[in-house]
Amino acid sequence: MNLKQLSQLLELSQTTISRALNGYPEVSEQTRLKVVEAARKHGYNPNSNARKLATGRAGSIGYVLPVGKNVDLDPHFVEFLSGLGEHALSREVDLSLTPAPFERENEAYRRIAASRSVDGVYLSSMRNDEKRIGLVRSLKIPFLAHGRALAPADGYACVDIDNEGAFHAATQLLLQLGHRRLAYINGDIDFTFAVHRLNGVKRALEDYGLPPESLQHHSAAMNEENGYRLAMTLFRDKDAAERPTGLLSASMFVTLGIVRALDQLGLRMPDDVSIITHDDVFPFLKPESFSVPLTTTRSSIRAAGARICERLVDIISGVETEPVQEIWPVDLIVRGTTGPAPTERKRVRGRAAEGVE
Amino acid sequence: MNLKQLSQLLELSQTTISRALNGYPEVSEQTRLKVVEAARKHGYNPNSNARKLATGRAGSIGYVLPVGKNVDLDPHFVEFLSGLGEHALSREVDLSLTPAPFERENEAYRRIAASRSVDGVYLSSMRNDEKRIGLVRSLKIPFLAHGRALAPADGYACVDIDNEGAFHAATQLLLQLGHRRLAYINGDIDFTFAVHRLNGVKRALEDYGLPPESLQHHSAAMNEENGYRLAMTLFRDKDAAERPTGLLSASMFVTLGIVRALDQLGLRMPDDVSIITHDDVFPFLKPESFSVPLTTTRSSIRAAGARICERLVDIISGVETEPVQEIWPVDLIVRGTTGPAPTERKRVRGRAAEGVE
DNA sequence: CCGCCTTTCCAAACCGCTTTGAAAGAACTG
DNA sequence: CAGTTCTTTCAAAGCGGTTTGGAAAGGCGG
Repeated sequence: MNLKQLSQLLELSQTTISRALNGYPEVSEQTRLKVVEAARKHGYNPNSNARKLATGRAGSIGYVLPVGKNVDLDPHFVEFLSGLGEHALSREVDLSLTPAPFERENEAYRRIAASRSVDGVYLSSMRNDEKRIGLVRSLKIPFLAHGRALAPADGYACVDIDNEGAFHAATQLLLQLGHRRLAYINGDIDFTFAVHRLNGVKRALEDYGLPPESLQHHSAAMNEENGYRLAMTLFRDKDAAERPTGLLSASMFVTLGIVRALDQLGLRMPDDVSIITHDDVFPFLKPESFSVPLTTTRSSIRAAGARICERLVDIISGVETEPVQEIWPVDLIVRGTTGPAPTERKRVRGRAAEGVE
Repeated sequence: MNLKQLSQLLELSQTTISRALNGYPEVSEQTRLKVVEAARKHGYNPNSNARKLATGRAGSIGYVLPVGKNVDLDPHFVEFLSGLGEHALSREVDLSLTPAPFERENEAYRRIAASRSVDGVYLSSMRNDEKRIGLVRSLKIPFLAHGRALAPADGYACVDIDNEGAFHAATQLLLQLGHRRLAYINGDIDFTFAVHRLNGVKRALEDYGLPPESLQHHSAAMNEENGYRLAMTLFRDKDAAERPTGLLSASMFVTLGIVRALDQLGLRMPDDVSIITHDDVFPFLKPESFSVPLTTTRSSIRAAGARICERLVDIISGVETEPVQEIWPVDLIVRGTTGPAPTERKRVRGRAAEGVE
């Protein structure tokens, strides 16, 4: 059933039907009712491709999905997607995923732009050497970034969390609790969020007048394995006087590994080590779901997804004109994995005190 | 740059250009080269909406994404998607996600069908009261199911793993190791995979002539919390003679919770409890990433995603005509969490032997 | 040189919708 | 009652491709 058939059936022009269904005012309430009723009854739905062609609007937002043998979509993405989808629903837009290997990303964006298959795109997992912003801008695709590039915000729209602030606060807490030897198991430092977080940690150390050596920093993909491996290198065969007492973790998956390592080494939280983890709020793995409930910096990645969809739709429809940089504050939630640093006495017993202080 | 402009530029008709670019034979190799070159140079890409309208093909496969306040996309989905995307790339198809609340799913499929926005859909998370198969079939949308409905396969195409066989083998292993009191923390029993798995477990018990009471069965969404909670009800305040010694787990997330509970209760794997977990192969959480490496039934959900994309494309293009039901075998991989059942002596010490045997 | 067959290209129809510009009729104005 | 304005409807022109049914040009045998 298409428009033409329906129009013949009702003995009305296609114009009138189209207008009646799309809520234009130039049609009497009486005919509108008749049309709507008939459309429902005969199961008429406009062909989306024809409509897209005619209006120039695609009614969907796009994302270039990085794929490849060694690119893993991580669980963060699905949470994000979940939020995005939730909002997309209310605005009646679809999501279009264009798979592309990382090295041919540009090509994918070009194709998207040229083929006009989506109205706008969102960019995520911003990298330090981010080139996508310039690209999509030159392609004139409306876009919204999840996260920020490193360079000072030169007027593109984004939603990000205050990664620096979050890790500054977390580090500050550890320092206030007396910890002086810290470690941070960070995510892949190629991504800006990891850089921002590291900056926050460093700034807190500076605030306290501590030298850079008081921090051991490791950067790797955020998963259990790396958490375990790096925690092992940090704590194994180290005595109490030299190993870190305060530990920051970039993700709960990393912390799963950290906890396993600490268990194995017989180290306890928070007596031997205090830990603060960033929590993106997964429904399937919660900070309370650990042997000791995790102290976390918390920010729902799902909420970010919903918000990004909302704003992207606004940007596309022209409601949002000025590119705003929206930075969300992050909560610091103290649970069980943080406590006062082990006392000096304990430490001295292990080896002559040589810690920085 | 559109077709018309390009045709004027080259002083050729739109027909010729279109044919040259789409590889039709009725155009000389010489002109084809000229056209292709010019198209590349001027960055011409056919407008995808116009092409879709003209050909009737959408060039994308669809999925109705369940969303809503209490519907969580789980990490299984993203792994699946990752595999799908990987293959979609090689076939140059996009993925279109249509968000819809569970209770209005039907409407979403109808809209997809009427608007012809995708060439086919895949269905996943098959439920016991599955009505989508009938629906999409009546809507004449080509489809492929990930998983099976309960009813005997009445000729629809699907890819599934041998859930029953997997859990039959797992249960059998536990029984061979001498375990006689078993428990299974299953996924939501509304889904067919959970039913199939339970069937496998029961069949193994029957093979051994054990009564149904030898199995404690719990069903809940597969996450850490439920794993912890249900393990607690299974093991807390139970003495060695009554608690289960063999445990089956539906997912590694559940097992995270189980392990936490066991740790807390001072029970050890495999000395006090043997565990077999189903592993969907997540890159971010591996069976080796547990204090004791998990014995698992393994099947890559990502590989299933790739295969489903492959077959769905074939179905759409008419290469695959007969609906085949493709059932993958599942590996049983023995690692550290399985061992002989605790000896009778130990158990008797706790309480008068009343176990079924 | 002519008719016939290929090869190569084209004009025009078509996909199914939106939107413009105009027209018919009703309602109002003076 | 003629003139003006509003309301309601329509025919036709897009949107940007693909595809059909020829037609012109070139090659060939007779």
